[in-house]
Amino acid sequence: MLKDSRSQPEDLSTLYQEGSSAANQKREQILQGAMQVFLQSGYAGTSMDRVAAEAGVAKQTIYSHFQDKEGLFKALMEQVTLDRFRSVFCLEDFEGDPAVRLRQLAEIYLTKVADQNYLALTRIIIGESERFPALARLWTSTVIHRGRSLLSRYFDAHPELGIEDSEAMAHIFFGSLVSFMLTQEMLYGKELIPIERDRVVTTLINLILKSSREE
Amino acid sequence: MLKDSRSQPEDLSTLYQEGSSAANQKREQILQGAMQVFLQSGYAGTSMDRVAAEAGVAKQTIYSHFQDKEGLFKALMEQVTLDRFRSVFCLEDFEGDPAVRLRQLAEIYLTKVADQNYLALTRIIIGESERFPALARLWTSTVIHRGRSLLSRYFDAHPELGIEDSEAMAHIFFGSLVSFMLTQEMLYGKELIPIERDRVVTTLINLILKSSREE
DNA sequence: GTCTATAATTAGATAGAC
DNA sequence: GTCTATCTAATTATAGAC
Repeated sequence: MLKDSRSQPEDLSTLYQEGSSAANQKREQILQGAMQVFLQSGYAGTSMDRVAAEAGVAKQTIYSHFQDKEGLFKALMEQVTLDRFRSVFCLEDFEGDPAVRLRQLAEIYLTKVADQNYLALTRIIIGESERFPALARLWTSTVIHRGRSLLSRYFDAHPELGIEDSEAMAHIFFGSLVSFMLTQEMLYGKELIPIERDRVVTTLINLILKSSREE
Repeated sequence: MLKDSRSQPEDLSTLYQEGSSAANQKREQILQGAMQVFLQSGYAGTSMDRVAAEAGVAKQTIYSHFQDKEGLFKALMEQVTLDRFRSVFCLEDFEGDPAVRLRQLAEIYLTKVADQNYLALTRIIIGESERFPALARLWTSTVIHRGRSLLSRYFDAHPELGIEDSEAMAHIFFGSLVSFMLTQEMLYGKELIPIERDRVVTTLINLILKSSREE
């Protein structure tokens, strides 16, 4: 997935194995420790010594599984991103009355992303998007793109909503939710500009429903 | 503004002076160099050596103007944030026909934030929001809060739009624009999920106008 | 205040025993 | 593969001359 000639090409294979061998168990142990440190301190702010300590392995053990700090970071972030992607879109049965389902979708999303681990992942993807563009591209291609496509197809399946540009509308719907998470949860809006999420969700859904009744 | 007992309390005063004295000129020179490096490499990824080289001063000169790396970073980010705040909201004459003005506002905003310097600033505010919460709070209190208030008051001044919750609507309006910038410009959506900004802006404005005609 | 030179620490990465 | 011990370079910060 991520272009990195220096990393082992079989990086991804381990994602689909339950760390059965002893070597893979160490590998998972390293990734677990690396996640704690990288997500909390960022790429440059993380030292291999701290990763080794957090993972409970010797530093050299890390270097026998990953080429270098950059290789470890990329492998970790790729795994975490794909995990997140799979966990967010397990809701395949996206059907039913828009007034109910759209609100439900918004509630589920906003509840899910309020989690500190998710916030840390989002923070680092954005923060490192310049130095690690491949990670940002993976995030955009999976998490963002799939989310929008799902919603866009739902809009297309409900012509009674009278939506002319379903892709643009999906952009607006998710965009409003993303920026709510961003400002309220990540940038301390919750304490500085408090606003109940229900007001935003209700306004957003009414906007779509009322606009459809006008057709 | 930012609580930092170790920084010189007169930090902010220099923001309103044109570096007249020789000392202040050096100080501005340092901040200019620091901006290049910090915005490009992040806090942990920046070394004082590189800042000194970029600013064209000796490293010790930096330490005679700022207490340490953290103090320099905070002073720089505070200045840049407040500068950005002032430059974005010079549009005090926000009046006129909604169909025209709202589109104009969106166009101006999206054009402005596509700039690489603005993107870098946004990236670092988000990326460092955990380690430097005071910076994120300053950003939220100024840039985000003022932008929303301005739009919210505009909505209130136009009851013909039939907006019940103007604050929530301002959240949605700006949120859609912010997330457009975020995904398209910063997270490589432009090349991965291309969508013309006009489609989003038009859909957003039609949403508001059509919903009002339904009243 | 500003510079050159340097201290003290920590970083990423490796050698070699087992 | 995994560990302990170590190398080399880079880092933050400071001393001391001018």
